[in-house]
Amino acid sequence: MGSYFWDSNTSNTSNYSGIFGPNSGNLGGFSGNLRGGSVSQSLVLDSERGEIVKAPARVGKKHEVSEENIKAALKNHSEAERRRRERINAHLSTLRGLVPCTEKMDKAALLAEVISQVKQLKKTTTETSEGLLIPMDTDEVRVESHKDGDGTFSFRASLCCDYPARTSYVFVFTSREEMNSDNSEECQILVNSVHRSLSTILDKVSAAAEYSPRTTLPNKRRRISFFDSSSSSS
Amino acid sequence: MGSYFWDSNTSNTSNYSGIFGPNSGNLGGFSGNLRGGSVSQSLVLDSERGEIVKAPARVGKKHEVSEENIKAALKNHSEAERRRRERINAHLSTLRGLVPCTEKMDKAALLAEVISQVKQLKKTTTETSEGLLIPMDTDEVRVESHKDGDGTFSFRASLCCDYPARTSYVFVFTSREEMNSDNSEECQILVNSVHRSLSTILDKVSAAAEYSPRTTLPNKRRRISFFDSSSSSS
DNA sequence: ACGTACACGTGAATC
DNA sequence: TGATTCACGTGTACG
Repeated sequence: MGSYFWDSNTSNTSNYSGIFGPNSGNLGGFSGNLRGGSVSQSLVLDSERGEIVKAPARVGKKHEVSEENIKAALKNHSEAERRRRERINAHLSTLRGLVPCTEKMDKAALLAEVISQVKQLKKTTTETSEGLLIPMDTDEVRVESHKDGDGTFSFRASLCCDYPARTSYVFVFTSREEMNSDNSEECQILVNSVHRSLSTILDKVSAAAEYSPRTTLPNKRRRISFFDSSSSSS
Repeated sequence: MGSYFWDSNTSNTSNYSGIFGPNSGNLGGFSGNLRGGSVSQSLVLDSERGEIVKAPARVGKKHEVSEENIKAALKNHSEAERRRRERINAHLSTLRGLVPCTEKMDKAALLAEVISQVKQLKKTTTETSEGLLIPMDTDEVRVESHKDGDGTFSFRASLCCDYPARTSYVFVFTSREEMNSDNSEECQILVNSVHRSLSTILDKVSAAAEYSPRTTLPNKRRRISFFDSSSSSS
């Protein structure tokens, strides 16, 4: 069951003619030629004898060339179909190597496990570091700094994106000790650097989400506006 | 090509008997009964006449019951096979809905896209939000500040938790302008406040992950140690 | 006209 | 032993 390419005798069809017998004549599938329609009617199967005879349509001159063409086309057809199956099974085998604990599963169970894996992987990627969810009305990076009442100092860096699900991440940094009030320019420097860093991170996350599949969101508003939000400092 | 369940006439096989003709008699596949082996030898095909005749083995009393059994088994077999195909195709359709831009792909291309998606999803989950992946051996919050070579100042706040999958989140804040070098105590204040804030956030995330389902991790090492890591400043 | 993709029914194998 | 899975060759539709 395990090996999908049985003994790698898939190079040609010579062995299968041996399986069904070289003269079993099971081109019987061609008897499915119902109502004798548009099948170029060169060969038909006499349903009482099971033999392939010439079609009574044409008295024409291409008799055995038609039969050889039929057999060649049939051989090409079966070989192409075998290649198609091999392609699909190779991908299935790759998926078996990719998803754990699927080595002994059949095809359907393997695919079920694959879709389960994809769903869970997507969930864990979208809920990455499940940030505090505070809805806002615009995409923005905002960094504010202000003095608290007791003389301590605090930053509030908020990052709002519309993917996934319009999530806001808010970081609040509060100093435990009070600062002298005459270094507002250094505070502004820190505010600007934090704003720039968060914008860069948001840029990368958005670029990564660009290749993420649609969940339930429409196509609009996928990109995020950078550097156009206020980095106000009170 | 698009609809995989053609016209949802897959409830039974009555229509297909119509397709191949009700009396086309294409049980010819049974002629593949090579060497008359262990196939319960009730029916064989005369290879010269292409007719199904009784097996010469038993003179016994189960003649037409054997033939009906054969036909019933064959019908059950084909129906079971059809159900198997439907199951597989249903999973494939689910995967089509799960992976974007695969609506018009054939099976092989769809599977190739699925394995590509799984690979990328796994990569992005392990490298969570492409935060620089720095494996650590303990859960910790670490905040470091140091001067760069050009006189600018940068913070490096790293947050390592064991859920999910021992991920490290690293934030690097870099100031664009240089600072005078005599305010190291204010830098220390900022470092401490950032460390405290990240520890608080990690606490909340951990509490939220408490109710999140386990993926493949054992139960050990779910809580995170706070305030015991170094907040060093160079 | 020819290749490609899919569903189908079948024989063999496994449990 | 009956049920289930798989590879196979084939018919059919489409570009």
